[in-house]
Amino acid sequence: MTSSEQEFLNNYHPEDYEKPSVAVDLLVFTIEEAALKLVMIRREEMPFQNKLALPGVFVNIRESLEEAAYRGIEEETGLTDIYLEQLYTWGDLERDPRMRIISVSYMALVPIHKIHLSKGKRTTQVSLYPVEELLAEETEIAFDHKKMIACARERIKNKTEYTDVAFAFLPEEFTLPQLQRIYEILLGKELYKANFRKKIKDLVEETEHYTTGVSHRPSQYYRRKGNGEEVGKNEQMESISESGNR
Amino acid sequence: MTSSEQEFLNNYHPEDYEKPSVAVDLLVFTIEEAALKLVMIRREEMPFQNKLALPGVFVNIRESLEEAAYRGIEEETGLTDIYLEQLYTWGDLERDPRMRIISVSYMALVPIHKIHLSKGKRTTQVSLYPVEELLAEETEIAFDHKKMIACARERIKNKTEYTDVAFAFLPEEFTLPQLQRIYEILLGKELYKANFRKKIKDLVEETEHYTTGVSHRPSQYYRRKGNGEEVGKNEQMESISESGNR
DNA sequence: ACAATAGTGTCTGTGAGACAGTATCGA
DNA sequence: TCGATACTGTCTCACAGACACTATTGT
Repeated sequence: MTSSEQEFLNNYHPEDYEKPSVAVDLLVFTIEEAALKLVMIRREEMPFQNKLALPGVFVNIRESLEEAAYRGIEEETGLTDIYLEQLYTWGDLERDPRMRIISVSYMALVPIHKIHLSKGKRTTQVSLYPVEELLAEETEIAFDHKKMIACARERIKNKTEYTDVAFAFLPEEFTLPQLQRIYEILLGKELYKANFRKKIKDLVEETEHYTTGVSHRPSQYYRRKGNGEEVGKNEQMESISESGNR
Repeated sequence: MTSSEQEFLNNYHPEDYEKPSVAVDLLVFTIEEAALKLVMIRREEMPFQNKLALPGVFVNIRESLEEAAYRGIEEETGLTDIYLEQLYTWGDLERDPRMRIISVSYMALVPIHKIHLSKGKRTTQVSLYPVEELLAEETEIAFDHKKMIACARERIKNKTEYTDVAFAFLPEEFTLPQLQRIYEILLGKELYKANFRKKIKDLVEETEHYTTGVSHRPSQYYRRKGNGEEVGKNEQMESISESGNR
């Protein structure tokens, strides 16, 4: 802050100035039926009435951005304890026709078995939609949320290549074919079994369990190898360095 | 936004609620004397009096975040037309002891020959400091700005590995030893000449010029090969996907 | 036996890393 | 000629990609 801002601040009374509102918009991703899906709500009011939009909440003066994001996700979906990551902050003037809102987008990655949309406190229509559909040319999405979705989709793809994010979509124990399917969906391309296994072999460890009742060779269950930190807890500013489109 | 937020919004009058203030904090990087340096100001007021801080401005209700960032950078340093990228948004409650401020950090990468700190409109003490020093354990920095610096430093390192950001620190024409030096400073390690050249050969094209007056073999000047878009213009949400710590 | 999926062995090409060698200037 | 830096050729090793092969279940 410059010294003139400093002076400004010393005589500063919030009431005197018009401030933008600050919100968080939430991108809760999961994988269901071999598709990457997103929690969306159907808007009931103008503007963008009946259009799909991302869930979001305003940031309370007494909560951090991350707290607001967790609160919003719990209110909409009942989820707690999940992988959460800040993505980008959207501040264009015309993002919302009613008023100036600056919105910080957060992305959550959740295994489908943890999602019970009915558990949210809200009565709004909340459901899962395939990201592919949401991004389609002809699909209309409220506000600048389509851009947010495109942005998050890209980010997931990139992070899949150099981190463990894929595990966030699976339960504790999983088979390698399951894991590979997750990677394929996130990357949008098929992988070779043998090569895939070589690549991730250090990230997982065997269990004693096998799939049963399948009419072919059963598959062994694995779990993540305890390489220190878990996927599922936010790490500060993690989005940053990293990240970047290639 | 949920329908209940929708209702909320319909009865919403800004005066009724306390909103956080929104600012942008600016990380203007350059390379000088074989060191990565940052434009910092010396605070003249409490809190953090006499401590170093990042330059920053409040976001006006009628300007976008990016516009605010460009405005701030021009006011402090006189720079215009530069590489700019959003990094992260900091929203903890206690970031500023005086009031709730949410701050969006932006990073600019500038060749040293373009920087003339005197050209800023502000009278504040503005100068360049080596990032190494700023990040040192014993250096005190105002607010949470040290975290911002650490974060940006990491991001630059990562982006250097898979993008062209290094070019942002150089003039139009440059020699390959110069370019290599930039990479070495950004990555924090020495590189092998031959390997480096193999890696970047597709990114550059020769010019006719050579260095002169050096008491050893002269070095040929190169320029960036016109691979479409330039480094120096912001690309939307570029920070996101990619990015990420490894 | 066969369909179906799980899981493994191995060849090949590419590219990073390491190092040794040659080139061209001023003094 | 020498010191200094620019620039190039090439070996090695690790790893991604591609493909062929073996293994184990239910019917």
